[in-house]
Amino acid sequence: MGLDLEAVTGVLASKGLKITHQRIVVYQALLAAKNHPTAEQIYDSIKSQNPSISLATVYKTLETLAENLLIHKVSTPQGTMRYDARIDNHNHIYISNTNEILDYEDEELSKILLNYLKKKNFDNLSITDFKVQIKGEKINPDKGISIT
Amino acid sequence: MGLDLEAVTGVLASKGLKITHQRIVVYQALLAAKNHPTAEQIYDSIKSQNPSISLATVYKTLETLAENLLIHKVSTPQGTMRYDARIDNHNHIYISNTNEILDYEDEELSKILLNYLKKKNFDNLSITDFKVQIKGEKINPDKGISIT
DNA sequence: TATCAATTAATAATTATTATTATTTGGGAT
DNA sequence: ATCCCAAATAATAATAATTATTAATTGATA
Repeated sequence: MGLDLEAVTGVLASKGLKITHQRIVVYQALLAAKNHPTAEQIYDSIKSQNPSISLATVYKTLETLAENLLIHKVSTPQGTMRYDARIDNHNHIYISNTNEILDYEDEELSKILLNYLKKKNFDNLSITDFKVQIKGEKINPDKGISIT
Repeated sequence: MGLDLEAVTGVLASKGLKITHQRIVVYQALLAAKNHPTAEQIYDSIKSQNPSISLATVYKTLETLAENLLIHKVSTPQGTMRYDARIDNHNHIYISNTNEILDYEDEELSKILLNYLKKKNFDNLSITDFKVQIKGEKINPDKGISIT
């Protein structure tokens, strides 16, 4: 994770977006974040270095990036929106007792689902995205989750 | 869908909840609803017959019902909360161009996922729920979706 | 039927997000 | 390099969704 300035400007340019300091900073902050942050968390993370960037601009910038498919919006069981710089197809694990959202990616799972959905024929529906939402809680909130 | 008064009072009692007119009305309204309504939509649907029930009470009642696992809260890509009286395990299809949320249930899919998750061993995670979120749009917004 | 904790109505407050508007700016044209 | 202007931003107000407060009411137990 984390793209350098050149890479970020290149990505913005590839979408025809103007290269602005605000967009670079917000995008880099999200790329660097590990935790599917809220708009406010991104705002907090950048404001010491960029005190003139307003929260509304952070929202607007995230919206612009999402519209251009550079990032994803992630809705949560709490209803507040969080953001994700990962745009490859992956799933999320919602941890209720720590409020974390973890990425979960497994090629096997993706294949299984894709196969399943291909087999089914949804009439009058064009599927744009699908993912598995796993909800759970950490047994020990201070430790990570591993798959064995 | 739709439980009679006796059934609803029985369900509330089984959870140790006081039987109140408000709870009966809100619960029945949700049971009768087809569209994963918002709190406000439920409020609107009951207020002509029950003008004294306030929106805050609708929210509180829904929260109580959800805490007692009689209903589910459904978060949406828009961030607003919607409610679902179906509590059996099922999946949702989010239709972006009509803002509908459709239930999608398929035994085969449930089996596939359950098998998959059982095979995987998530360390330090207790899974409480999992579902597939399908996003898409209707080709013809005025027609339904069928599976062939 | 009296009691009292739980519930509700009415409303205020809060939180998350979006809109408004005046000002500024990136980047193409000159 | 400078001019120009649509697009972007800062500052702030407004809105939408939800939650909190508090006084009054009520369900259900004794």
